[in-house]
Amino acid sequence: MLDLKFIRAHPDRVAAAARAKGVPLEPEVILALDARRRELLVQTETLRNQRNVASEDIARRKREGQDAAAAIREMQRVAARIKAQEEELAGVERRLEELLVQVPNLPHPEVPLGEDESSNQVVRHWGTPPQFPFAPQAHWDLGTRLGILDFERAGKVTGARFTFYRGAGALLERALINFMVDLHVTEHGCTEIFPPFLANTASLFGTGQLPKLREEMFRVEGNDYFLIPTAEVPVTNLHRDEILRGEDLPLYYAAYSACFRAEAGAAGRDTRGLIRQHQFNKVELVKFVRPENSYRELESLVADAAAVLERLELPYRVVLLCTGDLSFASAKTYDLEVYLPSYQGYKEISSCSNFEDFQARRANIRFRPAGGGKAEHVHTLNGSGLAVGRTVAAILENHQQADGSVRIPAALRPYMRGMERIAPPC
RNA sequence: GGAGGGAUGACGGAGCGGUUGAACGUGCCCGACUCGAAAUCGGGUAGGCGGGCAAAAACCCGUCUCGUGGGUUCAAAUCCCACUCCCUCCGCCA
Repeated sequence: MLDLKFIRAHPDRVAAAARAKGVPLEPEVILALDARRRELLVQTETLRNQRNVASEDIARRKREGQDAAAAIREMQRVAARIKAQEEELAGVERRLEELLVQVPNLPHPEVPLGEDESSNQVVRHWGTPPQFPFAPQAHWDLGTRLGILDFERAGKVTGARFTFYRGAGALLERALINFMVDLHVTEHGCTEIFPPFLANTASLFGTGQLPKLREEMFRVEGNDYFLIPTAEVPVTNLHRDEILRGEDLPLYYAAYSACFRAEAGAAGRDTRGLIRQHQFNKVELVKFVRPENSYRELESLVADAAAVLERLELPYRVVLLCTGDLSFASAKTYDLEVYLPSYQGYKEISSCSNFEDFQARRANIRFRPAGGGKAEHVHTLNGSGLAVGRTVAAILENHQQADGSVRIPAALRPYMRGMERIAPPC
């Protein structure tokens, strides 16, 4: 959420930013409602003041044993007017709030202007895509032949876009989760969090999934719970409505969670394999930082996520998203894209964003500077470190061998009971 | 699921219709004492919104906020209703 005062002062910039993100927006409507609200507010407050002054007078008279009946009768009329004013004001505020929460965050000035991913900028590459002296298999074929992924039975038991992991496949998934969390905790200074996998509407509103992405989520019937689409939601909301101590910043968290996405509107995209599932595992990094450090923190967040790919010997590239590809809440986002032979190209495996104070304002997360002073909104960042299912796909495809086996990268072996390869059944 | 108790500022904790935006304590900040620190003493210390106000800050004024939402009343932290969350006991349960 943007500061209403900022919108008031720079409606043109807000409109331009929204346009760049592809969000239709009429700041004039917001400004008109805002003006009306202030007008009503002044009237209402004047009446309230009249009431408060009179109440004190009534209290004094009663204390002194004087008659207050006339004043009370007068105030009954004022009270009725206040009530009517307050109702009108509440209506205007409701409409204003409704529009305000739909205003997207402003892109950072360095973000390239563009409508879609074709305007994204490749920032750097790491590693080289493997050259196979044989016809490489896609991970869905490879995994099925190895007996470690079972898409068919998952379709029977649950439905499309679900998977059973089996044997070494299940172990690989679990090993990756532990490897990633350990790396972030022991080398990147994160505190490990294991969050709830359901969150309420206030939390989803705080991180910006609501109101816009309601259709993207699974809702639990009969209560106020949604399955989380990412651990970003519970972990960022950990500090909702809190004032943090300035000396405690920055806070770094690493959280494993399952993630659930309805993938409405993605019909026909990535229908095979692990790439686009309704349920997938992810290790998420979340940072709460001082505003002046947030862009430096974004760079180190990208480095932390990239470290996982490097240890797993997976070639990747870093992409700076253009305005049109930037999410609603983000000011600047780098995607990490891993090379996938089956796509003959790079596929997103991590998304690292700086939200500046956009989420902090929605979720009311502030800090008090050391030495006292006014509480300020923190800046929040998060990034995948990494999406686990896509990492499994990348390992299977990039480390596959001519005989149909898959080499386990050395860094992962301690988490796989020393296993060096996953071999096909005899 | 049944019975009861509770939710107040950064934190602990009073208040239970009318100078209570809120005693007291802790923490934090400023000052005094000290070579310096501790201890002690003095003072200060909520947030949102709006107006003065013109770009920001400071300041002044008003208003709202004592879990959330409604109600009663001239007036609500205080009374009533609903909801949420927490705690204790019983039952059930991984």
